[in-house]
Amino acid sequence: MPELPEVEIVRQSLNKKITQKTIKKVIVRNRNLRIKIPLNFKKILENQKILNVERFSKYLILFLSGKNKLLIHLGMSGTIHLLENNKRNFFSNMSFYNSPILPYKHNHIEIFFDKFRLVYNDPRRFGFFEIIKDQKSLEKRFEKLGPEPFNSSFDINYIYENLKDKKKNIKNFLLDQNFISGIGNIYASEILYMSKINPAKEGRSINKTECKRIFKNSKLVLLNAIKRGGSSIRDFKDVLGNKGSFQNNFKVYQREGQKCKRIDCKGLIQKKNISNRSTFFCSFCQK
DNA sequence: AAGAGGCCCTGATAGC
DNA sequence: TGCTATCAGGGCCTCT
Repeated sequence: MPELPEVEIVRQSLNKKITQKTIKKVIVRNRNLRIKIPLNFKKILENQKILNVERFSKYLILFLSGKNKLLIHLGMSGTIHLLENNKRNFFSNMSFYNSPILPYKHNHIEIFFDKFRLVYNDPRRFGFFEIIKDQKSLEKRFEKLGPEPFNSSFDINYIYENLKDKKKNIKNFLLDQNFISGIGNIYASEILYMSKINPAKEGRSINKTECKRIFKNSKLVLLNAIKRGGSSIRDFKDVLGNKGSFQNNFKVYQREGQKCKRIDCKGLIQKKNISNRSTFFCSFCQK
């Protein structure tokens, strides 16, 4: 589900609801997420106040009143849902994998506040919760990640210098979190369409003009997606149940066989596997 | 050392 | 109806 825009939407709605709230109780139903939940997890979190909810790339960062920070990654199928404490966990409006018949399925972690609780649901368990000890460890945790498209160190020169002698295709570059962080499989296709670059094109054959388009469009596409509440291609919603609408603005993603949206282009959108991930593009206007 | 591929896991859907 | 195969928004590890 979540790339940078979706995580940002979750961050915004979560931040509004839980800032300055104190954690009263934590329930861990399944410790076996991508990273195993440590035994002292509850103890660390209980009685902590949430100071702020931030985000880097696809990671949520909950700043706690002690020095600890809680890092949350949603993986492929993780969702966060806020539920009033007097309500049962009936199928959540956030969890597209959740069956209405099995209300508690995959609700691995619950964090209780006074009047409501945060429910973490994740069928595939590729997501994780991680306790980070202090600010220094947080910086260390992210040190290998590349800049976000909005970061000032992500400029045309940075792109060009990284691509110039590489055989790796540009689609894989955009998915490489150590080069640029926050872009996932949907937005990689969308950014390359906007930039008129074929996703299979090798890094070394991308010129400065094309770097400039990547620079511009990676910001533009992500910002537009955030503006529209993210992409709800299955059933993504924010923590209060509001759907995003950027899926209605997809130019290529999941549009195989349909007409290219560029005026005067007669191309049809193609689907191609690149490193086992489906990739959508127009072979007419993406060169 | 760069880059491709496998793997972690469950569920929805398509095809027979 | 029921089986199997394929695919899904991520990221880490291993192998060449």
